[in-house]
Amino acid sequence: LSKGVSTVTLNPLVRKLENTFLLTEAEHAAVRRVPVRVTDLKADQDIVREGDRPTRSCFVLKGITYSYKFAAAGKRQILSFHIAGDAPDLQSLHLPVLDISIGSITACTIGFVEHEALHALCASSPRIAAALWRETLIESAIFREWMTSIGRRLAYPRVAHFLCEYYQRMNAVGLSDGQTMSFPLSQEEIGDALGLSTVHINRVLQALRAADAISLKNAVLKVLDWEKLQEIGEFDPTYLHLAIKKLNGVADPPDRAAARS
Amino acid sequence: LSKGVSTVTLNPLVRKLENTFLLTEAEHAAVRRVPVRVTDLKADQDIVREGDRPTRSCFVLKGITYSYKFAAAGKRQILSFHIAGDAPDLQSLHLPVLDISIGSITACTIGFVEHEALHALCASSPRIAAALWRETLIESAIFREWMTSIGRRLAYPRVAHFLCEYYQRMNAVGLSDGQTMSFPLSQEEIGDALGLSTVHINRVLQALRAADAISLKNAVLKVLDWEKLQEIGEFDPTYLHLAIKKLNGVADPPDRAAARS
DNA sequence: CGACTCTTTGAATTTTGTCAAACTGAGTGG
DNA sequence: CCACTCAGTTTGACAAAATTCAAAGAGTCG
Repeated sequence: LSKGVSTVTLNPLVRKLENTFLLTEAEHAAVRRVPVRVTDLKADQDIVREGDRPTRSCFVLKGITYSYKFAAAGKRQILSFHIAGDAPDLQSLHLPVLDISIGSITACTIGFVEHEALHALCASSPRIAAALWRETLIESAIFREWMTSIGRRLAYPRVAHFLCEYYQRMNAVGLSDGQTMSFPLSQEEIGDALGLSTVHINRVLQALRAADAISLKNAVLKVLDWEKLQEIGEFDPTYLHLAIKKLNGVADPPDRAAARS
Repeated sequence: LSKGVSTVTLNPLVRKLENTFLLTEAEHAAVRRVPVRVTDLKADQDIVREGDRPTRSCFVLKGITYSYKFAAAGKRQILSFHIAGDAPDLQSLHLPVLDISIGSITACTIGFVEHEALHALCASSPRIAAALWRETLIESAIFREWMTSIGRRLAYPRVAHFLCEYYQRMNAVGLSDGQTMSFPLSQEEIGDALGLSTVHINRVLQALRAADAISLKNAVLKVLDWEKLQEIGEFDPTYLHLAIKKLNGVADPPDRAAARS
């Protein structure tokens, strides 16, 4: 575990916040002034645990983390995966007791920021406060879509839908070349995220490969037929609330144009 | 549809916000100053729909509403039920396009507040802003628990868990006498919320009645054996982030005590 | 009463899970 | 460099959970 304090490490987060509107110079400066403790983690390590009362929040700078809970009988439900720019436990800023555990899937670089500093940042800039609030609301929208998937989609569209979401999110932060991307999740982890058994995930993935929709090998996912994958997965990306710009080159949303003038 | 503008109608919301900390006189005044358009709705009516771009948020003052989405094949997933004090679409304050529809289960009284007024309220009082943010975070925590239920619990504990949550939430806002409460949800609605078929809900409810855990008839739910129901439902209320005081008469949480002195 | 929605019941079917074992590929230590 | 380990993937056979379909009963409201 190497640790250090840096002032320019929240760049992935800043880039993400600016999906909504450009930050002013002053706001940039305020974010840069926030003390961040950067930590490298190995794969498969817990960062925080259910029941903890953290005094800081973490930001994923590199790698993939996930949040999870256990139901009785030791069955694990994975609630989300986090990639660069995500803030897996921002909630702890306002909810003292954590209701989830967070761990690393891959080796990760995590930035820790004290709640105190985040509260001060929010007080100093209502727009940053709104942007952070907004991030938690998008996470919430993703939960809703997962609930719909787990509750009302059969295994085949369910897995396809998940892969669509993964692809879109990786794309949005520049971690995909438009077709190929790192996919370090085991079939057990996919199953625990989608409420399915490992064996069934295996069979469904084979079906998706047989349909020439994807290839997935050695932790590398290729989206071979994006149209088909979306169709199988009944996928409509509205719920991700991504900046339109990133997806199809359409003009800036109003907020962004306003921030410029 | 009767409509009107009132200044003291957000009381159920205020009572709920004060679960965390007492509002100051000035904050009370600020909330009282917010223009609220009060509307009565019949049962089974949509309030807003997926894809809408609302300019106001709604607050449930009386009755029960629910939010939902459709998966392909016309299958509906219910994502949450809202009771007095809940704000079903606060998210629209920061996410322009709604990713859910919201409708009434029973006849309802709804208070509508323009986003503009809410933004102003948040700007005027960071504590109120935090309290509203917190409400959306609690909703998020409930989503997580539902995901766990739908993904990893069998039907029997799943339904029991849901009833536990319902009981706790009704209790927390004084809509239960500790055992009996209104329960106007149809078995189809329960099924759509828990990712189960109506027929299966029916059979599970019979099992819960046979276990003498509950009685449920004519839209009245009685919790006959709370200990047993919790056990069957693998229920741990932490995720609801309720004020302790409401649950077992323990001393005030620190925030509340602090706000007094 | 009659229309309607909601609940209940039974039987057959589908989807998914469980168990157990074989296979694969990437390290690891002798 | 080669067995060896170990985690992850794949396969097959069987079992369990839940769905679907169809129809009958109950309760409610005009």
